[in-house]
Amino acid sequence: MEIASKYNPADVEGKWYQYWLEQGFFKSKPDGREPYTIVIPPPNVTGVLHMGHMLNNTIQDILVRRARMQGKNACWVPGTDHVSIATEAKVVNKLAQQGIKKSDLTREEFLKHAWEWKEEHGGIILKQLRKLGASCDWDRTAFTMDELRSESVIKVFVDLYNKGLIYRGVRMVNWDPKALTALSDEEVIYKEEHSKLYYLRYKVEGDPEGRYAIVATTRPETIMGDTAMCINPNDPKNTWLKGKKVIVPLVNRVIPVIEDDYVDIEFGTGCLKVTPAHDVNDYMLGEKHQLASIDIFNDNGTISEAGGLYVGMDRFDVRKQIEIDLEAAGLLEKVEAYENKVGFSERTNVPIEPKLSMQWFLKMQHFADMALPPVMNDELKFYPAKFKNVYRHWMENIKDWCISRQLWWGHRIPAYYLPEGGYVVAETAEKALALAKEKTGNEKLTIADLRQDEDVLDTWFSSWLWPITLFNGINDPDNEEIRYYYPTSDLVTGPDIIFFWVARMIMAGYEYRGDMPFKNVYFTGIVRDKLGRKMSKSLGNSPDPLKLIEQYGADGVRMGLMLTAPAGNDLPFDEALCEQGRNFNNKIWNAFRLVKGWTVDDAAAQPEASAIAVKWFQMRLDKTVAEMNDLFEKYRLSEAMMVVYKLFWDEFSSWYLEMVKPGYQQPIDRVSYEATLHFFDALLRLLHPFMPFITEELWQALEPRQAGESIMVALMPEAAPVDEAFLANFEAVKEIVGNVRTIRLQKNIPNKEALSLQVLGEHADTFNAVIAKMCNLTAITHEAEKTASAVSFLVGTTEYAIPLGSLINVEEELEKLQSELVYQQGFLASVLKKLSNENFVSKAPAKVIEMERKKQADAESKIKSIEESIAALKR
RNA sequence: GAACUGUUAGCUCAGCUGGUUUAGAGCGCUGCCUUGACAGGGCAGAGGUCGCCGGUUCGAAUCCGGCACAGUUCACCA
Repeated sequence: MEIASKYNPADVEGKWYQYWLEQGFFKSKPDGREPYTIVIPPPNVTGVLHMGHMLNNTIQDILVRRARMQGKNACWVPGTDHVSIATEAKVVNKLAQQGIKKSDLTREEFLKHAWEWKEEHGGIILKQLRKLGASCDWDRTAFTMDELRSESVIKVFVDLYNKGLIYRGVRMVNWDPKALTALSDEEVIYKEEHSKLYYLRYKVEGDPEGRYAIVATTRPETIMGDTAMCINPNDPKNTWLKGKKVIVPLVNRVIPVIEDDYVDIEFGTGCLKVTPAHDVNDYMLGEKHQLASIDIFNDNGTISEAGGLYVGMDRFDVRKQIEIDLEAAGLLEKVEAYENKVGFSERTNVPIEPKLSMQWFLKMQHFADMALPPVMNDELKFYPAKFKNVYRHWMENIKDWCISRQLWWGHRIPAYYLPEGGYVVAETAEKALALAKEKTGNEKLTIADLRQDEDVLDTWFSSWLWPITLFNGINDPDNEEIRYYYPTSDLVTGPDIIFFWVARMIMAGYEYRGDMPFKNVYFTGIVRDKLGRKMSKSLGNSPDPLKLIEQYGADGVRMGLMLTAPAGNDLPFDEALCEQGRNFNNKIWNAFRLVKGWTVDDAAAQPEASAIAVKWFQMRLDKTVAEMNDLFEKYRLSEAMMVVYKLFWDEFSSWYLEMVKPGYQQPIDRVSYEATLHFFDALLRLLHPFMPFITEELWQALEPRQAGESIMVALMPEAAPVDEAFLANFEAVKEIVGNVRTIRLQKNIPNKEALSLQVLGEHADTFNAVIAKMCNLTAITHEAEKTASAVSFLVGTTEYAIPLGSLINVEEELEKLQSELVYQQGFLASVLKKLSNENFVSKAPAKVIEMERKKQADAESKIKSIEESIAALKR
């Protein structure tokens, strides 16, 4: 059989993915098996795959495939999120390019465009996931705005309203002047900014000397909204201002000087301008001191009529202009460079504007009380656990959640306003009408009289229900699926959405199912470039995942990602890692070529070396299976992969195959061959979750298979007890072989030239056949004394010698022995120092002392044999 | 500003409740090998005063304190 010397992923990946789909291996239905469930963090419906998704979904696929191979009923549910604000922005942009303004469209017209956009671009990302090998149950693909999910969201809103947990009111909220909507606190990202601190002169009204107070501010454009100036009552330098009134620069409005402890005496001049409409703290001061509030901004961040000056100008243009105007009017004391934090909208990246507005809120304390304890006491586990702190801090400082958005793309708030004022909340217009009639006593009301709230809900108000709504657990709370699949098993996501999503899902889980939504959360790291920068479109440092797959194969890329991805650690991504992954694929491929290239001789007896090799590798395999089980339990996935990587490369390829390999063009015996196939099979299974494609390809080719068979539904090898002493002995064998190889290398002795090995001391002869084969030895003999012209080495305390005759270089050997002697003597000295310490001998446990004595004895024995070798050479 | 986490080989990381020879892995690096599965390979090597300073202990990479640096999250200082 001719097999190419290099593995070509492109030839096999599509074929096997199609096969898996056709066989229905990804599908799951409730049955008697233990469920293993993952819900995908729904990506943006119109998004495309980036490296973060690749990592995240690779991990999920590894977990799902492994669970499936453990005989569990694995169910990985895919889906997408409508991402209200981002998608609406994209649609608005697209329309703008066509010369259409959103404001010229009705809600219905706009939504038609939005759905068209969704149909056109939607789900691309899910198609891309197939290239990665994702074993999702595609029949279950959901969308946060599909019928089932929408119905659930509305139902939950009504329910929470009826429970008194949702309220409507005017509050200071984060306003996005670009998207023209309110945001939650979590959607505001604070960034350091180089800005300026302006010192403005506020003249004191009617002061005979024309004195003025100086106010330091970073936002001079808001002075039109000033309704007071505030000083600290305990500030001696500003005592003279008490009870006075000051004049707002340029605006010339007279405002009172108020006193409040809130003002920091040390900051600036100790005088604070109070603009209740445009600053959260000023708002609180305004409430406390009953100040007027002047909203000087339009929704888009331009100055409104109420501002009086600069009407229609953008807030940042005004800031520049007002500096000039203040200067000209002699009202600007000075300007200093200043660093401060400015809040930006997460989605549109424009500075947010605190704004007083009517919004819907969800009371959060109730949810926090339920969601905090299970995480803190590890009923619901976080990997890594360090995120528990972050979680706790947020929960303990929880604030009400602003859930309304002034957008159209999303779930419309089911509140209906009555003609005579007031409103009702109901799932449908019909139900609202009934409620309205009841509330008003007006039987003549019609649906047309009711006006539904224009706002939609925050995207996360639907995704927080995801683990429940995917199994229809809101609409039909007692259905078979939700009872079987919920709570789900693992959640794999980034720590950046711990509050947005993870925390809120936990809240919703307890509220609506009385139970956690998932048992474990695996927080991935953030994929960065090799310089440590976050990957982003603007930096252009993000590789195209599909190109990577083309280049290295899906298995190679998956490995590349996993090679450096311990949970919670950022991973500096380097394409070289994919190369390493690809190389490993090739290694497996070539091992396969070797094994399949052998001819089997049924009459041949199994050589002793092969019998030992088989016994050893079976144990080595069993040990690794146990290690992997342990690592998976701790979610140390990259370590689990490294363990099987080394098992395949080092133990199987470099040792086992070399030990059983027949001579050139010689056949192999039946027993060794069958054992080798069995090992190969087991290795492929262990590797399958990490590299699904190549393992399927080779597993199918390893032995004749029935139609419909697949490694992905085969069972994982199970751990078995191992003889540790046997394994340890074999490690010594490796050392012996390594030493002989070194000698061959140094003395330039070709492998073909056979040598003999002398043993001085304890040695397990069980492995002699292996040693002889690997080193090409004619004999291994026990001797009381070695040949004079031999070069020797120590393994443990046993000395091994190879007679070399004239090949030996006495000078060189002496030098080597000398340096070894120095090392051993140094080591012995350090052990003796310990043992001569009375405190140590009297206080350390007996076991430890015993060990030190053993070290001493070993070192002494080694020194003795080195000294003897030196003496022999000098003779 | 606060809280949390981290600082171990050139890079990315293990090293769990202190003692298994004077610290490990993968990659990278160096030398030699066109050996019959694989040069996307083989074999053999080099490389670390475990961030710094103290303390506890017979014994510290491992525990405690301080400092430095980095990261994450939170915070109303105009």
